[in-house]
Amino acid sequence: MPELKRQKTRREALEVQGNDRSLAARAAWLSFIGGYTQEEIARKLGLSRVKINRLIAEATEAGLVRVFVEGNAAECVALEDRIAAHWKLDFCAVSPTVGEGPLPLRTLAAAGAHYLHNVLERGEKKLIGIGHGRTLDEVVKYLPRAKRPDVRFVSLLGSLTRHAAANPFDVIHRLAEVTGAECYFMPAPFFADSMEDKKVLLGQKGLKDVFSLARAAELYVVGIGEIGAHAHMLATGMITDKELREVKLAGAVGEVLGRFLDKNGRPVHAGLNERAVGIKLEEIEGKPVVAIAGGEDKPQAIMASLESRVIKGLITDEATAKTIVEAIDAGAKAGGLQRAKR
Amino acid sequence: MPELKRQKTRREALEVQGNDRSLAARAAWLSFIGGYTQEEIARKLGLSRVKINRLIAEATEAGLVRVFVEGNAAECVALEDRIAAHWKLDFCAVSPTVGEGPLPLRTLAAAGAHYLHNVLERGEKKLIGIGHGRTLDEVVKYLPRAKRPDVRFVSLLGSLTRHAAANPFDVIHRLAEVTGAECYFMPAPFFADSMEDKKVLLGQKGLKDVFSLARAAELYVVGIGEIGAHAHMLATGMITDKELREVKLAGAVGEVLGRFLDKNGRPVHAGLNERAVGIKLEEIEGKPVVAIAGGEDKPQAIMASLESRVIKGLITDEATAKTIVEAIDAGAKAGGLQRAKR
DNA sequence: GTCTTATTTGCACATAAGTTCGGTATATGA
DNA sequence: TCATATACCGAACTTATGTGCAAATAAGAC
Repeated sequence: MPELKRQKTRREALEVQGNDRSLAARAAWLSFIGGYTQEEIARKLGLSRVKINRLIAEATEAGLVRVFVEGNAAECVALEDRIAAHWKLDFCAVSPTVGEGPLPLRTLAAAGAHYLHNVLERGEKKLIGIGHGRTLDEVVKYLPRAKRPDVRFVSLLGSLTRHAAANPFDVIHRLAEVTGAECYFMPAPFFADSMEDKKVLLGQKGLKDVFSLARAAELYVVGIGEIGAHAHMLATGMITDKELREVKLAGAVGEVLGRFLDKNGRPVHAGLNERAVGIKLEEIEGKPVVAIAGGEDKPQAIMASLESRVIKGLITDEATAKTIVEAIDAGAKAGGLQRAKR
Repeated sequence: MPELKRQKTRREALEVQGNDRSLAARAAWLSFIGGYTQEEIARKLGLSRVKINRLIAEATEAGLVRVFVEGNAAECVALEDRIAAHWKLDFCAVSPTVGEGPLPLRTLAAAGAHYLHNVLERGEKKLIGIGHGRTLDEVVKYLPRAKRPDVRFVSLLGSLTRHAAANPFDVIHRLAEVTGAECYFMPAPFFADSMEDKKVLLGQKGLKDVFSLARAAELYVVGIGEIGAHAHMLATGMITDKELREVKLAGAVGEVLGRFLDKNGRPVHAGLNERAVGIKLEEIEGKPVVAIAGGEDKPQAIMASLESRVIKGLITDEATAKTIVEAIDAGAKAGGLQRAKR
């Protein structure tokens, strides 16, 4: 009886704005929430069934429809438990992987948006710090529109590339749009060109204010970066090849809030780390920090950031979680059996 | 073979409770977020398609699946649904409010014109009865010019003030102009001065003909009047201050087709009600009657007229609809509390 | 143990959704 | 003006989803 559909439709983009869009929303509402069949909707709106079908496809294509599934599969819960126990996390959420390739963005976005939506719904956190990254960007895209004028978001790091171009994965603007909340961003590059530059930047009144706001946040939501070939900071020109090699050489395996960490979760010694413009990990240690990350390239980086003990909650996908748990097991075995075998 | 079977069933029996729901969640996730067909999921999980279908149904039934539809239209549709369900209307159309003050004429006019245009386009209704009022007047102004020589419109009430001056919000003339349709109006005042006058008027051949035409209409489009300080009947001198006070005293909260109704939708006992020259509500009960009304002052009047059960369709604006739905909720709550008392 | 009752299962069919394709309306430009 | 490109539309078809029903299985009852 209650019918719902998934969004598999192949419909070309470039939909007309305005009236069409609202008709599409109307049709989608009647279909998904109202539970009417497309034929009923067609009759109701005086259009053909095919037209309704296309309108609904358009609406889902345009991202007007958000679906959340509560409750987790048993396997996922098992993974959650293992990970949460191993790093003493406050919580860990593993969402089923749906085989969408190396970067399970959709699953992560759905899971992350679900979490964030719940946080906002609950209304306990009034000031929330936000990191950067492709995944977070996707999370916000998936977040249902709901006005939250009483919540404030604050960016935790610089928002610009060093050439003052906007960082394409700066999340805060989209958040402002979606939630109607007040949003503070850092008018500074992600990495300063030099320590001197950084000092000058940090001396700015405006930036200082945002920093103190960032320190006061009640919840931090961050992404985790990896430093392999697909590192998005490299792809977006935020750092150079040379800089990446440098931190790698220093032992880095992952990045959180612009700080590169070694496999024990300690910031590596490298110029880049010093030049990052953003809140320091030490400053938020002990506060609720939730990371959203996943994908084939991420396990190492995720484990490193968990080792840092700064992160208190993790949202990831099943495949990544599985890899991580296997790594835990391998580690335990090696430690316990003293590599007796193999 | 029997061995295997038994083992399987035993395991199932042991794990049914937890497993079932999480399986359902997983199936639902794969369907809604992953976008797989039920058949693909079945293959993936090694179950029959029907089983998957039932798991997903179970998950949605259990409220594990939550769907959000964005867009202004979505909220409007939600309101439509509530109102239509509460009064068992054939339809309800809520048009987005764009903050144009206490009387959202533009939005109402656009919505109403859209509806009327559709009706005409469809060409099913050949004889349409029309009420009066500022809103209807505006609706007709918005109506696209399209010749409809095969449609006839008939006014449902007197067109003149009692001094034989033309009623400024008589809609029928403008309709004639716009559609090129044949239009019949009632050459009589809105309210007769006395019952004797009314009898004389009703005895006129011309008026009788229009009345029988009005009774034969296949669709009625009416406005809803309120009786507060802004009542347009007062403003246009159609009724006197004294008369208004009289019907108010009798419990009236709104007016439809010249009949003043109490909050239960019943005509109040007052001389004015008897002296109205126009079709009676009883005469059109059960036929398609559509009301177009909205604005800050109208919710009470609208609810009263819906209570009368005469109106089968409502076109209103978002703000008004919201107020009405809140009133429904408040009523339900009061009822619920009462029930809880037992 | 046997019989009864309740529940679950999957088949086959009924209904609904999604897609293709060819025709039609509309716009564009020579 | 006509020819061409383009978007749009809906009938007909394909695929997917939902359901009635009967057989199979489990759970009780005695």
